[in-house]
Amino acid sequence: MRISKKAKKENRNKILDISANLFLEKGYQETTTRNIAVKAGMASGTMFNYFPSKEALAMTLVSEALTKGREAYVRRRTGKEEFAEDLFILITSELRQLKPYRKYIGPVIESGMSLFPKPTVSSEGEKIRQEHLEIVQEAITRHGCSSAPEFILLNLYWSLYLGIIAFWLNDESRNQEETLAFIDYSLHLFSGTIGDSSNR
Amino acid sequence: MRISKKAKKENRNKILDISANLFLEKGYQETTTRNIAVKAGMASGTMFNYFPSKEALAMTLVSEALTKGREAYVRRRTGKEEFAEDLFILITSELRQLKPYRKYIGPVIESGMSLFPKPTVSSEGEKIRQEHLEIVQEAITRHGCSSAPEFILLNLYWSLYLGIIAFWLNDESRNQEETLAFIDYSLHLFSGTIGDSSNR
DNA sequence: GCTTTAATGTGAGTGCGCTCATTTTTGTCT
DNA sequence: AGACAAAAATGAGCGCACTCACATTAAAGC
Repeated sequence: MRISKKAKKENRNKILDISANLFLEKGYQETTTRNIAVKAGMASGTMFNYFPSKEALAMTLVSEALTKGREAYVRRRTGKEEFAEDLFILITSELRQLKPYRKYIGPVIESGMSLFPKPTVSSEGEKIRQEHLEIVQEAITRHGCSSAPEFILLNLYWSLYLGIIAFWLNDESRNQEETLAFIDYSLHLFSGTIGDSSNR
Repeated sequence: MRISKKAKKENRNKILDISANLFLEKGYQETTTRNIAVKAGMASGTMFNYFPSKEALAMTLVSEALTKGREAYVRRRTGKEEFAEDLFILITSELRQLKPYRKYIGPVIESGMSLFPKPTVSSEGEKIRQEHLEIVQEAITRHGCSSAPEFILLNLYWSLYLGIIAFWLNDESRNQEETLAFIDYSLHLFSGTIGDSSNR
């Protein structure tokens, strides 16, 4: 039966759900893969049939949230924004979706979306990076031409982007309002490197 | 005897030396703390009397190199540079000192100097951050006034700084020459936020 | 020298993420 | 239903960084 086959694969969602709850309760580091297994009623090795590592499991949560954020961005944008405004919508849309995980997700993002690529290829993180940068690249070509090789530009952007996420994670102001200023500032700075006529 | 006491403490340097060699040979992750202990002729727990963790041990190497780099910077600068040029000298001086460790140091810097601060306080990394940012802060106040709160500015800078280091680590061009362009680009971007009259 | 006290070294033990040979379950074909 | 192969679950075991109760050594007081 095909139905049962797919029903089985929703074990995967169960694992994701339970993990998200445990991470939120106890934190990422403090939650062991055995904790997850026990709460899910499975053997300690089973979750590794679904996810190659604890980090990949957590990155799946991040990835799904970011994807939802990007979808919201596509719905929300009018296509007439200036450069910085466009990316501002993208990033805030992503952060809104990430919010439920904000408490514990720092170490996951740090190693999963890192500036410092590992030999241990975290393919989920690479996917996230590519999908996000693709949008940025589009935005760059849509507005004016760049003053530097795209390669350099995107590296620079990724630094700023991770900096924004890090800022947001630590931002204890109400609803992380200070982050908005930080995003705005970062993006206007960045848009200064693009040949866009209207920045600020 | 006080002498012997100090002689003992130079066990510490022995550990650092041996570690640096092993890391270079086999990589950071692949070198186990037991490897280090064996090669140093000590018990497996002894190095933890000198360093709180394997990461802290490696961060000590980084920290010493960066300090040497900053010293070289102080010697090298004339005090008449414009803003971006000044920081350019600082960063290249640091990277020159870091070069011997370039092969394996990525994961250490990633977690030790991370944008994403841990509850597990990596005090060595915090020290590095503060010492570096102090110089940057000085440079900012020396040249023109900032257009944003210093807090935001320094966060932004740290993102760019880590981005530069990450770029450098992956730069396979001869003598990492491309990194120079990247630094230049990053810093001119950043100096756009400062009220400096002459940028580029 | 001899004893005392503090500093340092020791290595079996712990819990972690993860592996993998084996067992159990599932879906298909007669 | 029963036989069979493919898929999934299992949990003992591994190597890791790190801990800690104890052994060893060194410095100081007598």
